[in-house]
Amino acid sequence: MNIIESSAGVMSSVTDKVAAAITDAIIEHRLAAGTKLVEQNLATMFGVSRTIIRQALIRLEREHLIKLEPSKGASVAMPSVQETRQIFTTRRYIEIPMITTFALSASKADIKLLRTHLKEEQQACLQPDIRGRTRMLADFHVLIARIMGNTVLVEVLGQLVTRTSLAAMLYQTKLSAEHSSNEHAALLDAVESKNAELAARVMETHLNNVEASLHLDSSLTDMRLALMPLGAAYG
Amino acid sequence: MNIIESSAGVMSSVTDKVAAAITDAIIEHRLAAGTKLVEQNLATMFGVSRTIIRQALIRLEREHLIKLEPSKGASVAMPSVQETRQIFTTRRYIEIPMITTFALSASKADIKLLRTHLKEEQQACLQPDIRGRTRMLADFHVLIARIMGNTVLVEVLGQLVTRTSLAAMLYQTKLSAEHSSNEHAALLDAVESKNAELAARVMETHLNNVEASLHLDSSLTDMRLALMPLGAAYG
DNA sequence: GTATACGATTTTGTATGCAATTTGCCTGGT
DNA sequence: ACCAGGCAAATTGCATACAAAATCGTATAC
Repeated sequence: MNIIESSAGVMSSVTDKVAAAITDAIIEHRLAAGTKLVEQNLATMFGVSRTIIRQALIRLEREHLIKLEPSKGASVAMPSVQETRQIFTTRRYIEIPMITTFALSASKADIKLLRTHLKEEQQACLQPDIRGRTRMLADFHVLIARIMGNTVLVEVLGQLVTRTSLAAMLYQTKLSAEHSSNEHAALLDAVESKNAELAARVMETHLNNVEASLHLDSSLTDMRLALMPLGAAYG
Repeated sequence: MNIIESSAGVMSSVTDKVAAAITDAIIEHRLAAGTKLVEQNLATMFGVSRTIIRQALIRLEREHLIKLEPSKGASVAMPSVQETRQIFTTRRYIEIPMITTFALSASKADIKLLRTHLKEEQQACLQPDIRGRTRMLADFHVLIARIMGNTVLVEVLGQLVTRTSLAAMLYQTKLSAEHSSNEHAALLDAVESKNAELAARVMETHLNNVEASLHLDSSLTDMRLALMPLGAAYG
């Protein structure tokens, strides 16, 4: 079950399904960043008219999953280095106060939910399915917002997490999923012991580590992106 | 110039203009919350086809400016009491760390920009144009994010501020714009003196005050909303 | 007098068609 | 071999047309 992109808006069912399908494909990295999305192609693939596709694309553009250039069409978004940094900065702004509040208010049941997720997450880390574990790791953050019962926060953070996942597709060389999951565990321990200060520090470190695991510094990376806008891998 | 809804996405010009026009109408409270938006009406008004209107409505729905119910159509959003509280909670999460960081990094030029805005804001507070001053007060918050150069933050905060403005339309009985502007001044003073701690406290107090100026507690308000879903004023 | 069922009208959902723009290719010249 | 220009195919932008659903008014039964 996707906990990330279950957005608020209930739309006309068909457009909704198409948007969800494309969203999944992007999040699960089946569509590489930069991939051109031609309306007629999608229309025939999904067996619907271009009208539907067009509406779906507008939605995805608002969620920063695709770029929509006038008269040029749609392509899977490629967050720049700068944008990626800004995403992390914003996530730190949001998630540190969030976890601080949560540490002070979390009930036993809340902890239990997160422990359950964490267990699945660690299971996923042992399996070869990269998509699955990436998704689990991302969901952990959104799940906290969800447990806190703040729908607005869930949406805002959900989008940032999704965009992080897109950035990861572009810039991540290797991230130890296991390491990330261990940090989640440490975070949960801090929350359980109601140590808000510690939880905040762990969260900050965690986000810093994830950001550091991306190669955002080397101009070589920028170069690579400039030369391979379609996400092709030549070697 | 609107600094709020200048979103990232550059779209096909016509849809873009229509969306902007409707956005303005909602933000400036010319369209009451709950107002039904019939596609054909809008289409004839703007002299475009329903296709364009439909695309614009999808965009506005993603920005939480309107509600889009399948087979029922669009209506101007009416944030619930709960949602409004969540918006403020999320804004506190974001804006307190934001102002803390800003207080430590703001240059003289940054302060100057904000002082200029503040002056206009206070001017606007003396004039009878409610829309103008509401907008100025809202823009102040987004302007800080903009000055910090974080586009992602600008978008996220911009949406929350816009939604706050919608909530204000529903729940605000009276807010002293002057008082709000004075708090902005105090905030700016704290930033200028590089007192991050103080700036954070002032920001928190400010957001609390704005939230308190809305009548979110009385179940009577809920009742009123339930009975007057079209925002009609009977007396 | 109230409630219910039915038909007409309005409104939304989707597909299709045409104009305008862009893209890619091919040719001709230097 | 390389570049410019122009034609053709592909693609997007927009409007219109038709189908499905909801809404409203009215008439009818109780």
